[in-house]
Amino acid sequence: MKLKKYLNVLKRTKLFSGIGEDEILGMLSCLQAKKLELKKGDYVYRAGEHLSCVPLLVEGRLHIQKDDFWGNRSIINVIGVGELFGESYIAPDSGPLLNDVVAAEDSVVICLDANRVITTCSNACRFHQMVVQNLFYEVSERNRRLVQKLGHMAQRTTREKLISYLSEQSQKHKSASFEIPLNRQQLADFLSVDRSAMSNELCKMRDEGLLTFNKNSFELL
Amino acid sequence: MKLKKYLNVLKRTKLFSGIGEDEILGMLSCLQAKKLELKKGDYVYRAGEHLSCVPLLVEGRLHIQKDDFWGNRSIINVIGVGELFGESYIAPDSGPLLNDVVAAEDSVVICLDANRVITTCSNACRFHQMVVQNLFYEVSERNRRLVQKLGHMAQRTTREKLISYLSEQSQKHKSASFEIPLNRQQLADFLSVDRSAMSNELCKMRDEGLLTFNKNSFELL
DNA sequence: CACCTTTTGTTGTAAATGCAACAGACTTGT
DNA sequence: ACAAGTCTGTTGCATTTACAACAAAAGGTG
Repeated sequence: MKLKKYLNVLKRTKLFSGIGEDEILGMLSCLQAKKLELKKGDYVYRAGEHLSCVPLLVEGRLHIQKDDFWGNRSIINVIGVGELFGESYIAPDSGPLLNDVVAAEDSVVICLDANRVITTCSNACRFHQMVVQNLFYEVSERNRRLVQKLGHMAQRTTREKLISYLSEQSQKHKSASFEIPLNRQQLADFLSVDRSAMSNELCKMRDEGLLTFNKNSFELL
Repeated sequence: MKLKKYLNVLKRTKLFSGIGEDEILGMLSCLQAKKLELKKGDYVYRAGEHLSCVPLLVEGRLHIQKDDFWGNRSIINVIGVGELFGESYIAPDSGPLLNDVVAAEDSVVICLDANRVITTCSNACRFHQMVVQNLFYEVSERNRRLVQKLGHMAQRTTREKLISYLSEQSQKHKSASFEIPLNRQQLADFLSVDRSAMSNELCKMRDEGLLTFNKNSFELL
């Protein structure tokens, strides 16, 4: 396998937390890991497909997004290195994917066989059970993050949405200055507002001394 | 225990799916089940608390909601009979609750000890492992529903939000006519719009022949 | 029935938003 | 260095929304 080069990433993921390098390599073959390489802009999956594997991002960045009939785009979620995505579609009656998954940069994904992940196997994988628990924790965390995003979206004005989102980012980075993984258009799609109106509001907030920014770098004051 | 009267509900829950009545009763004591009775309007939990149990609703209806500094209310989610809530807070590093949980009607909740739920015990609970898997499936489903709600919230206009929500309800009930579990104010809080503006829009849509409604009953045309 | 409370619908106005169009800054590739 | 393309900020305008205040309808209680 050519997955060894990602071992450094894998051992830091939530999924394999508490599991040693050697065991991870063993589990990768037990879970029938397959590598998927993607160029920026490639679709990893499209809405309507059925997932039979659990994908894990080991390089790059992905967007979970949806385009409606009129071409309006919503970015539901941003997936970073080490994160799973599509874990919620392992359940047998979960139906097809509701959203597209697109590579926001050149990316590498490792796919694990869905059935083998949830079915604790009888052979040597001593740590399989731990993986199942980690998986549960990861779905739980995504759950909490989705609720947090709902918190942003529930804000009525563009300004409130921005403050809500930037506050969260600041907390996440434990610093008043931080970089966000989205450009203006993407941030607008993420918060479900008009880009120009948002740009306008950002500048107003800067002029009022609430924050400063430069490209993707922000600082709250 | 006085939990026998809820056995009919419990055996239909996702959590205990595939598990017989006798086993359920056994597990309830193994999981240190405790009953919690609530009057309409009571707070089950408040944002900031730490959960040490997994609550399961067996009677009534709950709202997961949040009031901001200015008194604006957002209803994040509606919990019906048989559903878990707060499952995402079992994980050890999950921090405090972000939202309030309030009884929308007189309700009864059964609390299961969080540690005992995820730690498959050594004694007689043969079905414990199955419960862990069911738990995972249930969090997954909630996850997918949250994404669906994000889909409603991402709509730009009140009308689009209404159509998005009502379409989902129609699909869920597999019928063009159905009842929703929210009154006007609650629906507005759920979709994060102004009640009067929403009321207005609903009437316009009715006048245009898109739908009819009477109190909580809707029919799409 | 009369009274009170809750829920729902209606209207007007100020404010915020979406949209379109454009200009300047910055990138990228040749 | 140039051209083409992308990203960001700016402006004006029509539409939509939030907010407040009120009217009408429905429900509950003595």
